[in-house]
Amino acid sequence: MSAEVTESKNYHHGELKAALLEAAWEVIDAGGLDKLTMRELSRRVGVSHAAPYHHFKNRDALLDALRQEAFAGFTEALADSGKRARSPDKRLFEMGRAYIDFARRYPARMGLMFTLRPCEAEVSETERRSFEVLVDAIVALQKAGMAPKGDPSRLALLAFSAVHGFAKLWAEGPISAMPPYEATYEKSRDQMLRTLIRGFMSERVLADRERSETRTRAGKPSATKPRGSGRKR
Amino acid sequence: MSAEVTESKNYHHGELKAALLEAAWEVIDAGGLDKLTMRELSRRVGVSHAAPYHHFKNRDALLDALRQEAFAGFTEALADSGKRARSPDKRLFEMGRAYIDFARRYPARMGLMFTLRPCEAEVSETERRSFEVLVDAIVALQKAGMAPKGDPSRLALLAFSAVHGFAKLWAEGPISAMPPYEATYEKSRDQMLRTLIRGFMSERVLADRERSETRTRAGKPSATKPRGSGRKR
DNA sequence: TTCTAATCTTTACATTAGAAAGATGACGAC
DNA sequence: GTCGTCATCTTTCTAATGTAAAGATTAGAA
Repeated sequence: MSAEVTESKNYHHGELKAALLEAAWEVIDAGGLDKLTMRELSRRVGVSHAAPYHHFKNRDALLDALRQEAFAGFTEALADSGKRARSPDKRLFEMGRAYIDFARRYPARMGLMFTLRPCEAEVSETERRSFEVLVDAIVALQKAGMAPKGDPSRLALLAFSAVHGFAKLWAEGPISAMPPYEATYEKSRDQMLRTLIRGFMSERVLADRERSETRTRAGKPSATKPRGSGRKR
Repeated sequence: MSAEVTESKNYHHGELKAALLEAAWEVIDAGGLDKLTMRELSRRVGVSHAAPYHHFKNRDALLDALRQEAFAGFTEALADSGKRARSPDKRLFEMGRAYIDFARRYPARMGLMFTLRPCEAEVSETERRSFEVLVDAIVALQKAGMAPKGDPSRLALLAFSAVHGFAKLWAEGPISAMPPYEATYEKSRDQMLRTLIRGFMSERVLADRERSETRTRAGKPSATKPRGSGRKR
């Protein structure tokens, strides 16, 4: 399908590595990781079944490369979505949407990204970034007075878990197969994100109230003071 | 390892199906789903490599059976954990812990349970139950006045997502490989669950406040004055 | 006891990952 | 130019897997 008719007779393909990666995405997004075999790729690209091994040591090495690409596109989608929002809460909302929609559109990529193979003990910087982007959004929410103060990673861990869990459940899990739920994907997604963010906002209110209750004698019910949470990071 | 020396010469194994399932769990829990092959099981049980096909139509059928067993044990663990708590919030907390710990102890089983194979379009009643148990816990929280009223599935969806996401991220995801996080598993787990439940409880407070604000326009001298949820500053 | 059907084995085939060694040709040194 | 050199690609081969087909064995019904 690649329309490489012109140079299909060349002994040297020239751009085999890129062609293999491209074909790999087609196979993965269509049929999942199980359908991804070295020989199938070789067939698609029109090359002998051993040729890929000159560009990837083995199948796991190919998966590693694909994982890097997937994470790059994923974090880019997250960052882009964050720019389309003006308020911190909207930004968090949009990022959550992007995360979940990405998982739904590319379920196999999610499995690739978030399932560590035995060989790859390392976690790349790109992967760390996708968590830090979320922490940044939480910090912005805190600065705007829409989330309780304190270590932002506490809130980020919940947000990350919730978004990731929803994404996984709907992308590959049984929920997507439960008829009553499948039809309400977008609604459920937005509702879940709203509940999450609303929880942050209301938790701040609760924290305020508790603080004012304990200190009410001091007679300073003014806006939230920085308190001792000055040292972050 | 099964110590079936006594009847190892028997042409008919007698309990091959059960033995296969038992061996399958050993393989899965030790090396993951990839290591689970029909022939490996046959070897372990001491039977020809085609024997399993008289009890399971193919590998997917075996995986289906294993998935049923896994879900049974999973929901049982969830239900048991809920009984060890007296207050509704503690109960939710304990259930979350059980969910996450199960995923950490048996990561491969989680993948088996929550990743639909193409063949299995159906969702068993057992799987539905594991979600309903959570909804029940949320309803109890509402009845105790510790969560906002309304459709419990709204809160349950967030709770389910958060717990599932955390479980997945730490069981098989990259987070478990990030050194700073790996060491703080239990702390992070409990913190996340507390943040989640605390969010429900404080959201109820916020709902109360909003209700009283809209009904009594006269102004309530409540302690919290800074309604900073508008534009920043 | 004999028959039948379930269970297990043997044999066979297609597909996969990967190793090993040979073929090809692009490109720089002469 | 021609002549190596070396990365790239092909051929060939081995071992493992899933699974189909047909034969062997035996438990239990008739």
